Order: sequence, then C-alpha cells, then structure tokens
Amino acid sequence: MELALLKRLELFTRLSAQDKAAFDAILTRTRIVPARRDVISEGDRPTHVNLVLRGWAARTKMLPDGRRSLVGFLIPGDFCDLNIYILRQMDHSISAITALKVAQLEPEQLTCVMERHPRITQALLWHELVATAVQREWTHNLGARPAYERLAHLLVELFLRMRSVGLTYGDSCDFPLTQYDLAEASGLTPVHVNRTLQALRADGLVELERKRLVIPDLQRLIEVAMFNPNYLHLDHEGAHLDAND
Amino acid sequence: MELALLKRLELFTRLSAQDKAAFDAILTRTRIVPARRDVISEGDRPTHVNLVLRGWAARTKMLPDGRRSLVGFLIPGDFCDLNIYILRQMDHSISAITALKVAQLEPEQLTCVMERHPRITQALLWHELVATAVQREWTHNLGARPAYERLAHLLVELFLRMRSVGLTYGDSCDFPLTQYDLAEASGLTPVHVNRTLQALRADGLVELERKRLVIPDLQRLIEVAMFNPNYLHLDHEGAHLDAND
DNA sequence: CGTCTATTTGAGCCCCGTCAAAGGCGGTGG
DNA sequence: CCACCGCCTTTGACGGGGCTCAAATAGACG
Repeated sequence: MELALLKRLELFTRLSAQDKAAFDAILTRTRIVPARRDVISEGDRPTHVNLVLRGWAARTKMLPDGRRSLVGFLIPGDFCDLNIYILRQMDHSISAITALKVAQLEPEQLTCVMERHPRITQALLWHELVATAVQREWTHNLGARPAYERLAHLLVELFLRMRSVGLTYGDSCDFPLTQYDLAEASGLTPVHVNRTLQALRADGLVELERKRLVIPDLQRLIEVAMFNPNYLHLDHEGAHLDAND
Repeated sequence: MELALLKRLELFTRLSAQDKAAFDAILTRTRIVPARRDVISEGDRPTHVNLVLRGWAARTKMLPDGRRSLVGFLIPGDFCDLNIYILRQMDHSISAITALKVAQLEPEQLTCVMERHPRITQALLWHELVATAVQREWTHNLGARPAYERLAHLLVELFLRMRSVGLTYGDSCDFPLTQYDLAEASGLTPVHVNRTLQALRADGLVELERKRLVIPDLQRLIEVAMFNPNYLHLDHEGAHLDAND
C-alpha cells in the first residue's frame, strides 16, 4: 500500500495488520488522470469511491459568470467522494492539479471492509470530519485574514498536511500549485498573489520556486499566519482504539 | 416533537412512526441558552450531543488579534456537534444568536437509536454531509462573489433553509441577525454591509427590518446571487429508503 | 530555438475599510 | 406614560488594500 495512504489512515488510530490487508485488498483498480482534467464533474453521479494515491487535486466550484474557486486541495491519502453513499450527485468538481493516480473503490467492497473492520470505519469518519473542519477554517481564512496572513496560513496548512502523510523532506515539500491556483484558492487575483508571495519571500518566511516549497522557520510562519493547528486534529485522537498487534 | 426538527430529519428520507418515536424518546433533556452566550466553546470536550430546537446560533472562530468570523448558522433542527463520537475537542465555538432551546442527547442513547433505526442513521449522515457542502459553498461565496452578490447569496441560503424546515410564511421569515452578525459572516465590515443592504433594498430584492426578512421575488434574488441550490441537497435524495407506513 | 505557460512589473483606480458621529428603536425603570 | 439608556442602524469623509489592464520577462518543453 502507498505509504502516504497508510499514514493517512493511521492518523486517527493504529490499524491491525488484518485491517490494512483488508483495505489493501480492495485497492485493485487505479486510474491515471492527466493534469488539469476533471476526476469528477459537478452533476456527476459517481459509481465508485475515488481515492488519491499520488499527485494533487482540487475541489472546484464555478459561478455562471466564469469566476472559479478552489475550495479545497486533495493530496495523497485523501478521499474524493466518500459521500456517494448518501448524496446522489456531486455539487462541485474535482480537478487534477498534477497528473494524478487515483484508486477506484467499489462501494460494496468498501462497505464490506467497514463492516468487518470498525477501526477503518472510524478512520474514514475521522477523515470526513477533519475535511469539514478544514473547510470551516478556509471560510474563516477568507473572511478574516488579509492577503499576507491568508497566504501564509494556506502554505502552513498544506505543509502540515503533507508532513502528516510523510511527504515533506525536512523543511520542504513538493508544491505543484501555480500562482493562479493560489489566487483561486485564496480569493485574491494572481497579480496580488504574486506581490504578496514576494513580500513573504522578502521577509524570509518562505521560499517558493520550481514547484517546491521551503519553510525555513515554520514556527515563525505559524505565528505570522495566526495558525492554530487544532482544526487538523492531528494528535492521534483515536489512540484508545489502537490495534495492539 | 418540534415540527422543524421532524421536517429536518425527513428531508432525506421518510421515517416510520417507530423511527420518530424512538428519536423523540431520547429528547428528554433540554437547556435554554440566553442570546449571545456560548453553547459550547472552542477547546471544550462536549459530553452530549446538542441539537437546536428553537432559535438561531452560529459557529464562530476567533483570531488572536480579535477578528471573529461566523463560519455557519444553526437553525432549528440543526445538530451542533454530532462529531463528538470521533473528535475529542471542539475546534470552534457555537454561540447563541437568539435565546436558544437545545436538546442534549446522551451519546449512548443516540447510538442505540441509530443501531436500531438505520433510516435515522442515514438522516444524520445526510445532515453532516450537507453541512459540509454548505461550508464549501460559504468558502466559494467569500472567495468569488463581491459584496452585493455575496449578501444576496447568504440571504437566499438562509431563507431556503428556513423554508425547508417549515419556518417561512409565504415570502418572509424570522431573521434575528444584526448587520454586525452579517458582517462577521460575510467577511465585510458592518458599515459596508449596511450600505450593501440598502442597495439590495433599493433594487427591490429584499426587505429587512425588525428581525424580519421579506423576499418579494425569490427567483430574481436567486439570479442576482448566482445561487445554485444543488449544494443544499433538498431534493429528497433518500426517497428509495422511505418508510412506507 | 521557438512556443506556450507562468511569473513579474507598472500605473491607475475602485471597492471596501476605517474612523467618527448622529439617529433610531426597543427595553427598562421610575 | 415618559425618560433614559444601550444597542443597532445609518451617514459622511477619507484612505488604502487589492483589482484591472497591459506588457515585459523568465522558465518549461519539445
């Protein structure tokens, strides 16, 4: 199983070897989505559950006048559409940022694994609840922080999420977003994102070039961004359910 | 059982008489929270599930520099903290807008009802998924719409949500938010909210005074707001699970 | 080395924020 | 019933953060 996915599932609670094997067994079908193409589109009724194994994607919403928002990012280990059990159709699109490798799970098989492996069910529930908490923080970020702090916050969040699935290397990580992507995700214009990033660089808070992010002093960036990590719920809150094998 | 709550539960699927009775039976303890006081605060570890029976509340997040956001509104029938099964502590506060009547459910009792009444489980899952979808739309609203359309969108959403639980009267409904509340919810300043509301009134799109909202021509406001109702998932998507008694 | 995309820079302006003060309205107590 | 008080709404003047339009530069890729 991909390491990122495994780390992701175990952020909430440690799984047993059987839990992992059962989950791994349903990861049979995968699909490659080219960069900048939709994984699923608004209005679609997905027939299977998509799970990002490699690459980045974004949840996007579009206005009739053409304005587009990126309302969330998906990194390896993130589920695209666990909701298909309940909601009939997608109310937003999921679009690949980079070339993307996604697993396509059969709902029946996933249901079956969840019934026999309650720790996996809990891990998926945790996944969804954290996704909602992240969404609330994004709302707050757009509503309350000015451009400089807003971008700083977004960078810290993405760095910490990458780190939580083992995809950082010291103080750096891959960062495939263009400034245009950042603009659509932060509610700013590309021009202003550019100038704001320059200010962050000038202040020695981030280095960002060639699809690579470096954060020389994470603690300082966290303070500047007024970043409170509590909403990521990364502190292993399901420890009491840990498998002990 | 309160009518709003009943309508809320049945937005997804029709419940049987037994479903309703079982749920009603655990609605024993209620609490009155005065206006402008917290129902739960960030960092709390709630011991029971809170459910709004009467009045309005808001989910709030605070920055260290004092700026506050309202990142969501709760109206009758909304659950405050279904997530306590998984997440240990609140990453935001819930604050009463009006005097509030909330039911306090025992988690064990709720679990018990969910195990025996799958339609209720589904209705609660639906509730959470729609809450997440609403949160995404708020992010989009703040990121993509200018003040005029943004406020229009917020008003349409609240009106439709009130209507879905039977709390509108023709083209009007209670609307206890102050312009200061609207400012914190829309990422604007109270002064600008005031001027923008005046513009909406001047254009005949809304009447808003004395805690009462009137929308003379909903269709027109929907168009102005570029409002797409799909994210509210109000079209009875669980019809195939309906109880038929 | 040419083409395409992404980043950067500049100038001007507008939407919305800030600061300050005046009205309005409901509630409360005398 | 009226007077007062506190909260909410409204108005004005002014300033600034971020947007728009436009064009130049730098990288990425074949």
